Amino acid sequence: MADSKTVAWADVGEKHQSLNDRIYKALREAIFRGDYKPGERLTEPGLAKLFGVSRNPIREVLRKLQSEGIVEIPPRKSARVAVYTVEEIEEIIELRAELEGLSAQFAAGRLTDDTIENFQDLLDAGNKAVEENDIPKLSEYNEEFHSLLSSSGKNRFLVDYISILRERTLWLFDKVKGDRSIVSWKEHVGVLEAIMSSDRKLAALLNARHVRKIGAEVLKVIGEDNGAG
Amino acid sequence: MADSKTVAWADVGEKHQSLNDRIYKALREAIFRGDYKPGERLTEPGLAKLFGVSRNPIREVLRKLQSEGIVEIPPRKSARVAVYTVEEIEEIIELRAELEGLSAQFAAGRLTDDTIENFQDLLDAGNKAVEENDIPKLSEYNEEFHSLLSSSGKNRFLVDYISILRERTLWLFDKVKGDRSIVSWKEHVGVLEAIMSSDRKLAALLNARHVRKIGAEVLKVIGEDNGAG
DNA sequence: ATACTATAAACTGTATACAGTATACAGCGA
DNA sequence: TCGCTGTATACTGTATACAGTTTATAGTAT
Repeated sequence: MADSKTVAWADVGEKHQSLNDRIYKALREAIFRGDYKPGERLTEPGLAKLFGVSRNPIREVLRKLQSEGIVEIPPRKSARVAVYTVEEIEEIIELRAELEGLSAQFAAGRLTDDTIENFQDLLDAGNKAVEENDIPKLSEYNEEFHSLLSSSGKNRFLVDYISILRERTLWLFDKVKGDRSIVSWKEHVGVLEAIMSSDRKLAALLNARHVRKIGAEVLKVIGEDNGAG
Repeated sequence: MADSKTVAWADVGEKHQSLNDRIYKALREAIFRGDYKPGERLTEPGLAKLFGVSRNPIREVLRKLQSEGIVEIPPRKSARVAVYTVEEIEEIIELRAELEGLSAQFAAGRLTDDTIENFQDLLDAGNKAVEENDIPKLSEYNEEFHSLLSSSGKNRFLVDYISILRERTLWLFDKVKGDRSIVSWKEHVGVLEAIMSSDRKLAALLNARHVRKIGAEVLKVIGEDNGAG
């Protein structure tokens, strides 16, 4: 029992979040939520005052966000929320599609009993949600599909990079996600079936195509936005 | 003339390197050179004294290196040169192979006159170096192959990530690079020919296989190192 | 010798300070 | 009205300071 306590408390220190961590999460969230628009200035004193801390933690957070492509920091100038051109968005989508395809390919080639069980559970739950037309739940399962798939590929560098690319485009993909939950789920089912029958190439193709499809819709919406504005 | 002057000087400011930049490059070089071994502590005051600056620029450099996977920074503890397990190295190599393959595939599908000319020049120069048995020059061309190929894929996110993965494994791949310059070049020629005949799939396969081959040799050397140590 | 403890030294996280650089704005001339 | 210039303000890059935590050292008990 003393032991279990020790274990339970062992990572209190590890898990302690520095100001840095908390500000990082809060600011990232705020940007994704749209509180700060692309191109908007993010000054260190401004954020420091907002969060009630000194400039140092803010600086580090901004640099971290820079390394993830979420903000841009020109030399000696204020950080800005990253601005993407349509071409860049196309490139991200193209790459995401290939990487997610790769991820499915890896997953199909590395099935373990655990993974299969997880996939099967997800399949059942998702299908049930479709029957019940429970869209919020389905959205959740759609999210889970991506993270489960990604981790089933058993390549942590691929996982890391996909998650960075996904975050970079979260605000974009959110634009169409809600509308196509059911369509997305059906595509996910196809990918899962390919994976579970160990068909690596098919899994790769289907998953890549799935991302490309959403991407195309995103680009369409962006085009309309620009046309309308 | 006044105009050309203006243009020439326009980016003096842009190019001015902060302490940050210079320390970043110097430290990264030092780590790659092996001045700091994997697992070695990198304390802020120590580096600050070494470079003759305060801790702030050092901190930022260390965080940047962390984001590239070159150092690890546990909370409230000193930064250390990143330590990779064999499994992680295998995963990096696996991913690099796929991404370099993807890069070749993109390049083969996006040939422009400029690109073709660059590739042809590189081919001629490299082949000449082989004839003359000029190994140093050939090594140079081998390097150029990778960067030229990467940029010909016309996806800057792929370029960025490949370059990060390459840097992460530079110290490893250097172990075998010298010995196989000529073999590497021959493999590069195969890839280039596939690209220039727009054979996307072949280009992808050959380039991925090329990286995997080097990777296998790297892993062999590592295995021997561990066995001998 | 080896493990444990107390203490000292070193280090990180955060705050504050200041010089030099960029930005915003008011006043001026066309 | 528009563009320029000068000046004030705000901001970044870097240095220094200090509290609290980690690491190294020396001493003690076994």
